[in-house]
Amino acid sequence: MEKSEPENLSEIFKALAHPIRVQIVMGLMKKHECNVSKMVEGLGVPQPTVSQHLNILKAHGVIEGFRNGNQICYKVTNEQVKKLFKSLD
Amino acid sequence: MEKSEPENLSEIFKALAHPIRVQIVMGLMKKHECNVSKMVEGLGVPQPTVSQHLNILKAHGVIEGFRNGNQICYKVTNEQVKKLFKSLD
DNA sequence: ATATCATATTAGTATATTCTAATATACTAA
DNA sequence: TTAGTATATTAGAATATACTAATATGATAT
Repeated sequence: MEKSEPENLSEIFKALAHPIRVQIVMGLMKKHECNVSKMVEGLGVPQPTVSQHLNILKAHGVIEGFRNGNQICYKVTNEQVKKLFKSLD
Repeated sequence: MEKSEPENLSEIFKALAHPIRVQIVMGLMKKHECNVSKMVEGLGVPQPTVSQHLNILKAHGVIEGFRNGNQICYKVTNEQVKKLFKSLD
């Protein structure tokens, strides 16, 4: 599983190729974790839209979600993505 | 022109969201510059396909091309993109 | 068991991307 | 000025992505 192969990198970039997903990841980098309702509130877009974008990020291995009772808490778990965003500060 | 706004970042990621474009940029990071024929040869894809991908990278401000007689030499000119790729080493 | 809150999924349409094939443009050399 | 090399552009079909609206699932509290 070569992490820096073009195929893998382009998949990561594809996962991040939408302003809402960038906002989600930037928010998670700053706050460490966040549940869906707060994201919906902060982003000002419909809940299904947020869920769909979370699903794309999850499917590409960028984030993971952990259920916490009623709600689900997401974190950035991909180290390459963390490096990418830190490099942009 | 806030460079780290979600809109701008997602545009950069969109520009990089294809394996051929990642290969082009990785190649340019390594060799500093390259003309189209060499890319076509190295990538093993048709010349118009390469030109189209170069055009997308150029349109997103990732690369610039400089004519050199018969041929056109491309370089990565976007500093954020350079940082991104260096962070992945 | 039912109602409620939090989140996910589905279906359908609109839009964007990608590839291939064909053609056009720009420069160089003879 | 003609031929050849290097690169760009266009058109069209196939595929992928994104949004909206509606509905479903899962957990909690009563």
